[in-house]
Amino acid sequence: MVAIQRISCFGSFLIRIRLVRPAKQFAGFFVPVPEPTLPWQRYLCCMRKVRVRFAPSPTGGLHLGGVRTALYNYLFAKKHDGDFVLRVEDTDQTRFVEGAEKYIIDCLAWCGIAPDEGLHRPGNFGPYRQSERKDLYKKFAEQLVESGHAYHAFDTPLEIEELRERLKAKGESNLQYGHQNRLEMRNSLSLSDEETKALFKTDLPHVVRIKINPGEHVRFKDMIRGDIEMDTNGVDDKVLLKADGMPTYHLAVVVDDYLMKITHAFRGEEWLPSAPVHVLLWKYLGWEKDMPEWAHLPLILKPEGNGKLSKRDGQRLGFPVFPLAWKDPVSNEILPGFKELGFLPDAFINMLAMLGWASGMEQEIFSLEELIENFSIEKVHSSGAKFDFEKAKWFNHEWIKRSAVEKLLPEVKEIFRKEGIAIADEHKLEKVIDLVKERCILLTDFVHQSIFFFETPATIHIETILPKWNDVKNLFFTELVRNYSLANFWKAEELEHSFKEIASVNRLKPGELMLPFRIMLVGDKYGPGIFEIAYLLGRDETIKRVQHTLNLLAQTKS
RNA sequence: GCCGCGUUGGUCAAGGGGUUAAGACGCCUCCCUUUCACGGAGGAAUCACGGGUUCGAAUCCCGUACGUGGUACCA
Repeated sequence: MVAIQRISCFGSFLIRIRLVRPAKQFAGFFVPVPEPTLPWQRYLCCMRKVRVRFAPSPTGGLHLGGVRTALYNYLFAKKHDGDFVLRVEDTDQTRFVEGAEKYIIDCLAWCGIAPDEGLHRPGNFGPYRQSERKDLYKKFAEQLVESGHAYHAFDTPLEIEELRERLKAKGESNLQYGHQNRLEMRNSLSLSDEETKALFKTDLPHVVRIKINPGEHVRFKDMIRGDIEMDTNGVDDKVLLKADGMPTYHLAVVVDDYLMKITHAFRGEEWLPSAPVHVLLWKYLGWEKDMPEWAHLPLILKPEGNGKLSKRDGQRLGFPVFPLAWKDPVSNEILPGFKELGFLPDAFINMLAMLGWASGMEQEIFSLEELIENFSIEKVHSSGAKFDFEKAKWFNHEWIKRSAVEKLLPEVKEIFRKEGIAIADEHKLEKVIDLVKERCILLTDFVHQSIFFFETPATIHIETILPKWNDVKNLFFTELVRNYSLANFWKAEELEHSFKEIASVNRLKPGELMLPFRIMLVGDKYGPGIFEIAYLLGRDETIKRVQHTLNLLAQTKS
């Protein structure tokens, strides 16, 4: 039932335990062995420390999809006691955006998924910025040329454009630079050695392209999608090393994943079509046995219409796509993030984790620790998920409700500070938070839900009580004020008790008096229990507000 | 166009040959609360379509449709 394979790996051993899938029915009885659902699950990899990487390019703000990729990498790493590495893929110098790198680090930190190793925390596999690794890649590109798996190409962009035009004119559907036409182009395969050498002596820019042989079948295992087989016919001779000496993603990802000993490579589904190139590169470079396990993550789609969620969608659709506010360096426009909108990081990552993955349990609210415990990459879906902002808000509401006051206090204080609301009594704020948190979907809701505890309401909506206002009610509140000012107590239950007593003496139903009382104290009809409010407001403030509204009513009536 | 990947309510999803096809968000009704919420009870709404295989298909196979991604000296 169990076969054990030993594969030499970095001088140590990589042991793979292979659970051979048993026949379900065997010799007339059921074999009680749990059946793995996917082929890759039959492999348990031991003795090689799990290392994953998140490798964004610093070309702008980090959006939802990127954060989720980072999150899944992180969860997987922590689940397997592995390392989560942050690498920056900045090989396209034309797209470099100032501040993006720092922004990425800040976002990850806010989310609580800070890397074990990377840019800001160098380990043994640096540098972690690809632009600083430039010289490394050239060596491997040359190695590929020497082994016949790559070649130098001298075509100018104009010549490549002409090739495409030519193919288009011929009615070709495949306009790529590849096996069909590489010999018509200017490269070290079509040219003689002398011609190639001569071209090297000129300063004509050149690139290194991978040589893809047609008709080959590339097979690899995807931890989410299972076995994948693609043929090389549709794959072009991708550029590996650009004219400026920088590698393209294809070369860089393979070289760095190898050098950084990455064991599992998780990335967006958009990479699936070029996965054969990467698998081939691992093979051509002679590193096949160290190739990481792949998983191509589903895309996050726009809630309405079609297409994957992009950085531009946020504003247009009325929800953020960034964790933190992002200032576009070109337009100087500031796009608020989930944080600024009033999201708790726990809620944000909880929501993100559930978008494309489900534990199989009924539980939906997971802390980061619980996510780590329950996460499994094979349960990640293979299809894209539409982002639903309503559900995102629900997660936040749940998290606010469940969060302890101590956790919410600094967040609320910060929001109050920004709103210019002074907090004299922090202890009172704690009580208020506890009282109103279940009414707050976003942290910013705390302002509306609790401002009347700290400031006199700006407007008193007397129009909601005016139609039913009369002298008896007026008398009631006058008596209430007298009673409250003389009372030797100030507790919610006792306030309620005397309120009802005075009402009954005046032959009034408490019900018709509580709304006016609420308007007097809050200004509007919302908020927690009214006697709780009066209690926290204190005697003087309560009486002051009642009298103020009484005066207002008197003026309006006359 | 070509190539890849996908498709369970409006959305997120469980289920992977036999289920009355879970649960959550949102929506609606009622209860609780003499406010607004929370909470509780209930409701509407689904296996993209067509063929197979099978005693039996949401589940396996094929085709179609639709969606989505790739098709750069971008990642």
